[in-house]
Amino acid sequence: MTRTLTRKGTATRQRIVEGAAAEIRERGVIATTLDDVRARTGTSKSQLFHYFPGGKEELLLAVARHEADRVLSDQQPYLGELTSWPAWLAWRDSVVARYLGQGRRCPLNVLVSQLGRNTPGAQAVVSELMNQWQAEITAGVRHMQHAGAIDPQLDADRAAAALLAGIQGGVLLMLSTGSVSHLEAALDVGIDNLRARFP
Amino acid sequence: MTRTLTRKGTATRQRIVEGAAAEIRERGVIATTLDDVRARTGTSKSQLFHYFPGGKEELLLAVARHEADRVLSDQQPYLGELTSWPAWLAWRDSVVARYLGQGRRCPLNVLVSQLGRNTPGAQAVVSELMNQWQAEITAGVRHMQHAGAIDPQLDADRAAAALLAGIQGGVLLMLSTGSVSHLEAALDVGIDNLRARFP
DNA sequence: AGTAAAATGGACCCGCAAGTCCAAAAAGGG
DNA sequence: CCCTTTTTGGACTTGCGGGTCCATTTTACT
Repeated sequence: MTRTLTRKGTATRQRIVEGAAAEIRERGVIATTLDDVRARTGTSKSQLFHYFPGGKEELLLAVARHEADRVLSDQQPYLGELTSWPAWLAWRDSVVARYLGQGRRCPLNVLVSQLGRNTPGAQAVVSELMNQWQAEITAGVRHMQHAGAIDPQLDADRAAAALLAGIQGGVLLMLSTGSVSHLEAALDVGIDNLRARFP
Repeated sequence: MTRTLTRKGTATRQRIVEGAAAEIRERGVIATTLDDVRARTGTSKSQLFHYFPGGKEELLLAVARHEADRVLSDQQPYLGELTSWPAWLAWRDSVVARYLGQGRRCPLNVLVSQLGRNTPGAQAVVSELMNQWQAEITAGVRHMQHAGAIDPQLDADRAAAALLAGIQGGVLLMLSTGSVSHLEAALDVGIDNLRARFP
């Protein structure tokens, strides 16, 4: 299990994942073949299977993990500091900006629906991401509750779940419509309603 | 363009679409081949291409349309009659029940991400569906406003957009987590907040 | 330096599934 | 009842892309 990778090896592996991620962003999962990845990253077929013995499946999973990491890190430091209403708005803007910049491609969504949601690996990646995401929002809500800015009666976790769902749906709708208006509506209405809930 | 179909022809075409839809629900888009459809529907290869000259792409699009139709009709009559709070809750329940019953497969989501969101056909199907869906929710909000149950100041369309986003996200999360809790949270929080917004 | 392990190149295989083709059987229409 | 159009059957082609293999080079370690 502990396959040893040399420095060069890890670099190559990294290059493959990043190249595959880029390729997938540009052309979609379905259109991306191992040969495309090979060409782009200047590697050979045997290298792909050397670093990803599970073949395409394993590579896609690695790319999914890579993309999932970016989702949260792109929202920092705002997501980790939801301690005032201006901070919430700054976070809101960073989310909108992120997806606006990303355009019509949500690599993660496509990757996961390609891998099949049933595969335990893909599921784990998404669940992990969503759990962390929701936990950070919940922490923000709790903080505001302690600060007396939100009704302490409110179920923070449920509110966070609803907000997260709104964000996800907003992104999904953006993928089809090309507009971030639903995402903005979900964030704005969600945050507005939190603000309205003070004692 | 106006290829004439006899009665038998339209029946066969219909059978193909429905068989393909069923196959896709059971096994997913990627795993479904034209040969599977052919076998299931008791047709021949030439028939598939006779009725769908554009090949698989055209067939998938027809299936997507078919599924999109069901999404809204499954919510009726509730969605069309959001005229009282009990009616809203009945609708909420019907949505949850629909997706709970559907399980981890969202044929439409997968179909669309398979077809590629860029293809104008797929995009049109989804946009059309979402527009109608949102319009019906908006109508419900407006009705409640006229009835004095919701603050007339509220932007009905924006509220509907946010609620729709929450639903979409809830469904998306269900596909990964297997649980409808996010969908329920989105609906409950969304509706609660509408109720809280009275004069 | 020498050896074992890891990294690389690239030719090759192979199965699958989309799509083609032609010929035969039903439908329709006057 | 005949001629045209539609419908059907199913064999065949084809290309693509994932995966295998082995020979060669490079790296790491003592």
